[in-house]
Amino acid sequence: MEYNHLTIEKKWQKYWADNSLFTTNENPRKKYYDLVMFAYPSGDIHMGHCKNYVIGDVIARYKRRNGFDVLHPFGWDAFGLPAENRAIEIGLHPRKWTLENIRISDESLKMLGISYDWQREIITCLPDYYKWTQWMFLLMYKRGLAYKKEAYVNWCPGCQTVLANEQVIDGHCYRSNCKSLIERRKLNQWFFKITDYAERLLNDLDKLSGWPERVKQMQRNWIGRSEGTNIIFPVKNSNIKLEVFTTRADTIFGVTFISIAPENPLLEQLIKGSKYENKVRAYILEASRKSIVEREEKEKDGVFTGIYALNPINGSEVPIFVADYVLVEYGSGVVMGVPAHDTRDFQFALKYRLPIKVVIRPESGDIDPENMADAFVDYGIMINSEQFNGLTSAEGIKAITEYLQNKGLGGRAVNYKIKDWLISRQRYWGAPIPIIYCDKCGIVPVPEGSLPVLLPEDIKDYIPKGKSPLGAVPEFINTTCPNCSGPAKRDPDTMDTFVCSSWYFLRYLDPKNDNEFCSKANAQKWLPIDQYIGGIEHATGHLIYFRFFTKVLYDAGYIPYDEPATNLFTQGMVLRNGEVMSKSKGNAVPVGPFVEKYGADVARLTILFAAPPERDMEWSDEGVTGAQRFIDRVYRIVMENRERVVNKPSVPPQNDIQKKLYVKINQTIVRVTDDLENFKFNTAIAALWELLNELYQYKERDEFFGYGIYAIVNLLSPFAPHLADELWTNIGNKGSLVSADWLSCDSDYLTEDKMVVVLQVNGKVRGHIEVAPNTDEEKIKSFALADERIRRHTDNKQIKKIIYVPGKLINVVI
RNA sequence: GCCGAGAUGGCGGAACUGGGAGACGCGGCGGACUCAAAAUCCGCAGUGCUGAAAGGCGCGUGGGGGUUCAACUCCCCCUCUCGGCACCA
Repeated sequence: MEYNHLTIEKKWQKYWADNSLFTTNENPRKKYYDLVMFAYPSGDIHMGHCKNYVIGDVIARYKRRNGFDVLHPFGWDAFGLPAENRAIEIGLHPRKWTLENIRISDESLKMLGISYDWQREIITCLPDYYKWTQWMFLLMYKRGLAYKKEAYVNWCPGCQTVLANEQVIDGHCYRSNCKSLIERRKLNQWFFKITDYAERLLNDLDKLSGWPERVKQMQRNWIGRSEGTNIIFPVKNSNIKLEVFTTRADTIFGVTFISIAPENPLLEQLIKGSKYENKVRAYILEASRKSIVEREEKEKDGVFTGIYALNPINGSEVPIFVADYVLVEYGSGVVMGVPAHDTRDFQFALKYRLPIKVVIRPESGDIDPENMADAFVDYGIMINSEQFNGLTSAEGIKAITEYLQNKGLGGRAVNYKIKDWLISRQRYWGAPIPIIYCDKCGIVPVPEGSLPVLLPEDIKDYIPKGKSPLGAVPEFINTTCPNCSGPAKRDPDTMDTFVCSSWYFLRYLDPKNDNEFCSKANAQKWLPIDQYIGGIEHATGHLIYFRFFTKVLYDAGYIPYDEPATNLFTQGMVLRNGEVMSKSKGNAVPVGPFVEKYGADVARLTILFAAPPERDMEWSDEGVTGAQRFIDRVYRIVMENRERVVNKPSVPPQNDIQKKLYVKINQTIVRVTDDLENFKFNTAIAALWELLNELYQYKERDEFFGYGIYAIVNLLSPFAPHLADELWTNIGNKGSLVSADWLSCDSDYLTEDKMVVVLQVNGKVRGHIEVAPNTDEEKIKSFALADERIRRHTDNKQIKKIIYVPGKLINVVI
């Protein structure tokens, strides 16, 4: 009896669609929002993409069967560089290319039998979606969270656009087929003020008990909160004051120089007319030409400004340097140099022969200032620090900070590594920034009623040249001021696609709403996301951004929760031949041909069984063989015995053989259920496989056998839904398992009547005995001591004690 | 440098809260069916020694120490792999 996946899978996909089984209940009683990260339409989808969707689908199908009203939507993150670059390569409009890919990919997902509510599909590059992306921008603007500033930004020469900090990895472009060395450019760009939310984004991580610790830790690192002290160093013979941030106020007596970032705006007035003005300007220019990576890799250097600052604690004069290892965007862009207690300052001091003054000694021992090989950076005891001598570092930090604060020369400060989110992109394929520049009125937001600002489709040249292509489209760029009706120009940039993806989960709740991004009623109904599933690579990008958006929308009163997702699951990647599956590497297994050859259920089982879902998995042909064999075996045994299936045994087991099978069935129900609750799909399938093997061994064709068949079919539906439904009707049921109640176990039969007790001597297994479940301890001990296998090791030895673990084992210690 | 995760047969992986290591699968070997092969079904299998066999004894979860009657699991040290952060003052 052959399982014909082609006709059977198509048949059930049609049945599910015709009967709207995945259509979301508009008025959920017991809601469950199951969300997989939406996708980039990057060409034909392959098995590497599918793991995410298969995991999400298992959950959706399992939850439906447990009485939940499941919202399980899908959509496309359709704007952005990859689509645009591909389109340029093959000379097709990005819109055409994108929509065509979406069409093909939708087909692939449908072939896999993923149970999406397709009526809620969203596509971010369509005006009815990006209208609301633009609305989000305006909301940020209204709330003072979108601002434009001239700043040093990351410029990707490959993509010919600026990038957000989150999109720079080790100084290179984050896009895997770009990876260009990032340059620094000073440009006037739009930012979202995510730093205003740094504290909440950090603190609220503690609320997210359903998120992996790893992701939370990565976000903590990324936000990078650092507590310390701000200290004001007045400049000698000037009224300029330099503020520095330090976490080591206890080392203030060891300051022997000050360094300023070359980009620091204070420099201009500081050096004007100074002795070394020209040298300093040359250094600044040189620094500006270097990439971030170059600046990091070279030896630390700088140039003396000829100016001195005064240490506020003791008035000592210290030289001011310009040095490009100081980051303008962190702290105040000025640091105090303490060579004795900071590795970088130490190197710098050696190079420029600056004094090294030891002010902290180890708790035990001393430091010889003459023979220091490197800085002493640990906490210790303050020395050479006047009235503060003898304090520990921790005490000293507190004392110095208080001292400075009382004198108005500084105070406590907190700094974050996270930077404001640069969202302008000099590219065509994105949502236009809804801002108008008027000579008279300045920056004017597009009125909400005029949204969307349509992205012109008819554009001759969208190839990036470092300037926004939209700037060269007169019909787009020229407009009138909404305020004064005078001539004005639109912002030529588009938004980072991560803006589009920061709020998409809300649009699914109300995808056709023309008046709001989502009605308050629907937000109330469905939020928060009960289970979010996606790749770990989004830990410090999307997963921070969408939390940020959620908080802003919450603050503005649009949604009732300030965290978007209760539970997060990060799935591992699919590898093939040791490398991430991808079309460009040539190791991709495309969905369409695979499903035609083997079937969707084989694909699903292969993915689910190979490894725990959170771990990377190697796609192997052997895994496919196993999945295929499993399906054939199930199909065969069910079809051959379909007349004998019962949905419940009519009598209790009559003998040990029946009881053994019945217990196994009940145990399997429990195991599969527990495993589904805990994302352990590989062991859930293993449990089903064990039961299947047991049924193959079972010789009688009684009710218990029939019930075993029933159980396998029933429990299989989240994993292999087509096969399960096909067999479900073949064993005499109507319709589909999609919304049938999940199978529950008979808890009276979860264990057998006898228990096996392991016999150990000194912790080594020497045998087992079978006893009745309620045998008391003394009896078991006497059985054990009488056992030949034990006696062999205990004869002529002294027994020290006997340990009995109830129902488990007995250990004789000699 | 800091933070995090991990290392188990030939391979993917299992093992509750410290209690029989290696479930389940793949591959392998043997058998049945077949003229034969494939498919299927049944069986074997961590490894060394020993035994005709049943079995017995030892060794075994990256390495070394420790706690314990008992350690893949807990503690200390080390090696390696992967991931994140990193000139952050």
